[in-house]
Amino acid sequence: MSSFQGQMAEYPTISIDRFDRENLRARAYFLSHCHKDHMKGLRAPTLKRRLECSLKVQLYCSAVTKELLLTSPKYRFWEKRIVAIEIETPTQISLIDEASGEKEEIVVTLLPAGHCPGSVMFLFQGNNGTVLYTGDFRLAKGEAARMELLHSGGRVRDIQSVYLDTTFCDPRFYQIPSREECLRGILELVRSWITRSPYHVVWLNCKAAYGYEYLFTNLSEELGVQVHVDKLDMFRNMPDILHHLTTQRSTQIHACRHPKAEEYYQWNKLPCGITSKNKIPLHTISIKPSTMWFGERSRKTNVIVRTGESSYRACFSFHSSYSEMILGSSTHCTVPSHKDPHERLPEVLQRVIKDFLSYICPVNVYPNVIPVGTTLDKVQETLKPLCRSSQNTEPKYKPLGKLKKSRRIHLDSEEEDDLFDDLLPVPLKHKLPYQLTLHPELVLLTAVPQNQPEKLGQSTECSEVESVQSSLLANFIDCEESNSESEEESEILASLQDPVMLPQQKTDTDVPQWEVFFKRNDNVTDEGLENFPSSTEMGRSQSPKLFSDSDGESTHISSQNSSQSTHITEQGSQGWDSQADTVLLSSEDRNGDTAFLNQSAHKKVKDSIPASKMEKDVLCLKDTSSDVQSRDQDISIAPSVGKQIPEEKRLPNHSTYTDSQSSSDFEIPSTPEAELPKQEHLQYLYEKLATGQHNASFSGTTFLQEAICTRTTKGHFTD
DNA sequence: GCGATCAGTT
DNA sequence: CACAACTGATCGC
Repeated sequence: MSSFQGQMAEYPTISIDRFDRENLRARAYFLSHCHKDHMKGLRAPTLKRRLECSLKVQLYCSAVTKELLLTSPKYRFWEKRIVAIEIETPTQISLIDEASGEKEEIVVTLLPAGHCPGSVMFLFQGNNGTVLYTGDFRLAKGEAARMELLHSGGRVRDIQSVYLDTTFCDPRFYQIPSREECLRGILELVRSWITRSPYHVVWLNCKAAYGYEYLFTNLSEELGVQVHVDKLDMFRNMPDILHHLTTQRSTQIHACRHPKAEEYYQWNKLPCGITSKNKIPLHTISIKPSTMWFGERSRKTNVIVRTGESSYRACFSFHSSYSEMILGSSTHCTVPSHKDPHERLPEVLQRVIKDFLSYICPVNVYPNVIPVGTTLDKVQETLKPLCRSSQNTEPKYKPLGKLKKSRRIHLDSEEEDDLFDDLLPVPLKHKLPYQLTLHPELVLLTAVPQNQPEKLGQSTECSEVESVQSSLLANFIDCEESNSESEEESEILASLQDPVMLPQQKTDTDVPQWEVFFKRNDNVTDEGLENFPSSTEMGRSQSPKLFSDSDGESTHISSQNSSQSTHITEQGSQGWDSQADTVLLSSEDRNGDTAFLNQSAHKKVKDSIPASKMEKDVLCLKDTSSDVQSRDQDISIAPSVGKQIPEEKRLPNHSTYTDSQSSSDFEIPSTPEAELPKQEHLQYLYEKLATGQHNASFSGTTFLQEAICTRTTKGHFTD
């Protein structure tokens, strides 16, 4: 549980993810995502009262979070006070003390956190330096390092402090299978079951929390079967999620809940109450998504475990694992749970931590979670030597590492490699990503202690399963760790005693796995999934369409290609374009003494964006001396409250960039007032936020963020 | 009655 | 391990 109390040392007048106690005096609020433990006090009468007495106080979050929040009547009173901020778009906010009139400017940038729909991390820039609040996050390896807005001038930003979600920041949680691996495991298990007959159904025993949506949408997309849920109105404006959900109980995949669900299940009853269809009893299995991790030594790579006659646990995590945190990010620090990590951590990890912190070189690190058995002081004491204070000098120049594949920055390639490869305790690259030939049967399991009551009417199916499984188990490929790719590729899981089944497919490449995960037509998906024999062994057709009930809703799900996007109804949209108008660029470092930090603030325009379009959409404002003097500010925008900030492009000495654009001045309109999210907008946002993906190929705002202005400009206040 | 807190459960 | 919620008991306003 997060111990973060809501305020950051550098900017104590704003509150993040906490809304009680001291936070009641905040000038502005920020919500990283819609999970209850980050919303403490948000609906309390005290805060509501304060809101009523204030003219300025607002809550800033992503558009998706706003939408989800406002779906609940309990938070409706926030309606006029929530400002949705575009992700990856530096936005200036004026923090005004209503009593004294005192004002402070701050620039905030939302970065996708990959934790649940709408989840973001906050990067703040202002007079007291740049700080990063991660909230809860789940980023794939290399994701954060690829976030351009965390960098400036080709290197990581000068970050004063990092407020970090350290949930799984412990070597014991060294490995958590990737999202793709987990999804694939669940998918095949579900597929193997529901294709047996229309009466075979699956219950996904999920917690009541946002974060499972990508699982639902992918299952639905792949299997052509909508997922039954209790409520879906919160997604009313996110069609790409909505279309994969249903409130009709006749579907074969259920994620409905009930306080007595476990008890129901013992009696072959689903949480929604049904036990049969057309008078024919259902055959049910339950799958409980839960965090399973794999220590450095034990590399059990399967992601599905059978826990009972018809019960399974599937690996699923909302949070980043230790290795993801260290390896995947250039901005996350780690807090080992051991007293002295230098003593207890494997040598390689020490190096990882050290390199990591050296790379970021923040002045401070504040773990939001303090592992038991230690204290904040102790942890910080341990980390301190790795932070800036003890480093000799200024941050050393470091290349960005591997950027999005679509845009390569020409830097010393060797350095790039060093940056990450050296950090890998175990080579994780290319572990036979496509060689695995998965079969639905593989999804099966191992014998499990029969201590679970057998469910009525299921004995037959169960034995079928087991027999199938044993015959196919030999096909498992265990992607165990190995220091050599080739070794790994040939490993076969041969032991029946392993309680796991699905091979954990290694997909740890340095490239974002967006396509692999979300596109239906990509190679991996096709090769891995389409080959499923299925029918023969099962003696049944596995057509996804087997389910064509009368309600006509179950079958054809629009194959909205890439995924999680959230289409929205047309109406009410000022649309994407208007939003796109609000972007800015990099600013010049006006601060002499910090000049070294920003010598090369520089953005590129996306190749795909025609210059004409860019010019049309991106405008720079005039600069009129801003009070903001952050050391390495780059960009900014004005939200409803804000104004734009100047940005200046500097073309540094690094002529390493190949495609720097021209430096013309633009005028940037202010950011539109907060309104209900628009369809296109949410689609775009959801796609990024739900998955942590941040380099989607949408042309939306991305290119704007990269536009460059050559001279500083200044925004107009809108309030 | 509602909210906050805590312990226990899942 | 710890997640994110929920339930129920207790206490205070």
